[in-house]
Amino acid sequence: MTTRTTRSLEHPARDDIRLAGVLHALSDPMRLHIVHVLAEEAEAQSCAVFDLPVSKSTTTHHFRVLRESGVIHQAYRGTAKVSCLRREDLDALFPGLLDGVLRACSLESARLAGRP
Amino acid sequence: MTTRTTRSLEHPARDDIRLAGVLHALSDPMRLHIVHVLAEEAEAQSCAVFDLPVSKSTTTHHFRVLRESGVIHQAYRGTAKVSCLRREDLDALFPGLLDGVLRACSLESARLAGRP
DNA sequence: GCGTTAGTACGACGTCTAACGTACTACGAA
DNA sequence: TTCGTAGTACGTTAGACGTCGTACTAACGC
Repeated sequence: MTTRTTRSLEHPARDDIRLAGVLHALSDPMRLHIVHVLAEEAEAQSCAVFDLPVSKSTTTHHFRVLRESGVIHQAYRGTAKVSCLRREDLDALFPGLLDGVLRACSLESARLAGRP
Repeated sequence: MTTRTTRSLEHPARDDIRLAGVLHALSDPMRLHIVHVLAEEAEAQSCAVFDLPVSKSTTTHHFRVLRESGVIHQAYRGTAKVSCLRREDLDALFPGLLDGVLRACSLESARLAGRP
């Protein structure tokens, strides 16, 4: 009965990733946070570990935007769906961009925490 | 009769510039193009030199988004309004970010031109 | 003053977006 | 097989966005 352990998940090919799309995906604070956390973890993370202050359906939405823009890769693992950054693709297309954004993200967090 | 040569132009202070706002400003192809051109020019440029494929009012809109997010600085010079990147502020807040985006922008242009 | 040039303000329009709730499916465990 | 967990699909809502046109203002040069 078609036990598709791998339900299909659409990912853009490397050449279809667009800078404007990536920047748009990163321009939302919630998604920036997700990317920031993903960058610090070696393992692919389940969506559930983020505990975002929004509903489940909104969480799904944000992960989809990240995936469809080419920022993250997602795969089903059992009942969970795990996500990880597409570092290799992003670094090949836009060297230094992801690191620049992640560093900026860390610096801003520190700056805003220092001046509340 | 109040010949304010300097009509007031709102710019965010350095500390009010937000990463998400900057990324959002850069996530539009038209604005990315503007920033790309500004980065290659030493002099501040008038809005008119860009010759964007949109109406004057839309052009005004895009420059305003860039200014209000802290990406560019604008000033009146005679009848023109000249714009330049806020490199110093952006590099202080998010070192490497602007360069990363600009380089990514150049690389993508070259890549897309090669495969039409 | 008059016209030209450069940009603004405002209102309108259709589209996109972020958020929600509810109802559903897929997998693993009891 | 039944239940719980994790996430999807769908429909909706309110607001933001990109675009336009028209009417306006400010500075310059004649």
